[in-house]
Amino acid sequence: MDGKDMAAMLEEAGVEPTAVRLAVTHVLADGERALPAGDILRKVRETMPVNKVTLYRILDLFVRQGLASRHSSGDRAFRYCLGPRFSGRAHGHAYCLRCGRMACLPATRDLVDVAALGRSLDMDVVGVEVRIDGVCAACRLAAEKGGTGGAVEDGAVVDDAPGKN
Amino acid sequence: MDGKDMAAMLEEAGVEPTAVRLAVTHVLADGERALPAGDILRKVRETMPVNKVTLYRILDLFVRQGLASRHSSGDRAFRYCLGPRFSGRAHGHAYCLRCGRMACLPATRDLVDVAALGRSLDMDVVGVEVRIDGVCAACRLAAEKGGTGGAVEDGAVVDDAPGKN
DNA sequence: GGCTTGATGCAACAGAGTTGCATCAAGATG
DNA sequence: CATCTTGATGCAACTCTGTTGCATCAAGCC
Repeated sequence: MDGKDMAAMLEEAGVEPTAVRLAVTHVLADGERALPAGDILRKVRETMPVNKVTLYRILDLFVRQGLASRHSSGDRAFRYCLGPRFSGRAHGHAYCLRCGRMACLPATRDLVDVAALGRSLDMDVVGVEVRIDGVCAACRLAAEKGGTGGAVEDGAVVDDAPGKN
Repeated sequence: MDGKDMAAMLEEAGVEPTAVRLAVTHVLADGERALPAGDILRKVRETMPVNKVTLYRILDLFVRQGLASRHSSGDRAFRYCLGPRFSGRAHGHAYCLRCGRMACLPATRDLVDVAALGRSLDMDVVGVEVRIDGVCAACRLAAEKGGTGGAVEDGAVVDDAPGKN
């Protein structure tokens, strides 16, 4: 999907395709991982200055409009990835307890019988969150080679003012 | 399960059965819901004064020892319920987006094919988190009767010092 | 020009959970 | 008994993620 498609996609979702929003969309579309706001912020800032509040507002907007989906992990930060409007179907995630990376899995439907759930619960089901917790291959290898820290490599805290945003 | 059983259970798990820990266990065993630390704190304090740090430490300990399990929800607070050591099997949860209540469901095994997951992912699977998000029956009824707030009734912020803890 | 509207920035705040250090009680040891 | 250690708890201050309120700024409209 190129930039033009993305802009069209945003407009179709009723979202004005500003520069920052397009940059966020690019970051989200970049990998098959769900990213925490901090990572997204850092990546967008490689392109342009952005304020963290702006990012949070964009992410909220995207989630509301179905452009992104928000997922909880074992730690305290939500992860965001492209939502139903792009990916077509809801999907689960694999969360690595060591490095915190969260990979997107095939559609949830393969894992959970949502229809049966809706029937069995006295509840209006809006969504299903499926997360596999464990240790990813990279972290397992790192641990076997004697390291103790897992395969983390990102780091750096999400704070304000990377210059003047 | 009475108090004596609980004390024995804690000791068996290698946890000294202090008064506070027993109180926490009672609260967790009380319903078939997963509770946020704030609710647990409030309930324990109906019995005895406790500091929130103590509670968090007890919850961490319980999770490490398999006495409790920790689950993420749509909001930012983790929920805790009795863990594998008590309930025997991992289970999913139904989370109400309006009132924030999180009901425990039957065992996860009924919903997700964990074995297949372990095979298909290049990952050491430690656990599976399944959460159904939606609107519970109580909140649906409350909304139909014209209310807008859902069926919340708890409230009050989790802060320190309810007197001298 | 003057007005509104939506996107963004900035500062200050809020909630959940953590860390470091003090304290206190129960045993173990001399 | 005096002392020492150990584990559980309390308190204050902190971290991190995310929010809120208000200012600003550009684009479009009258």
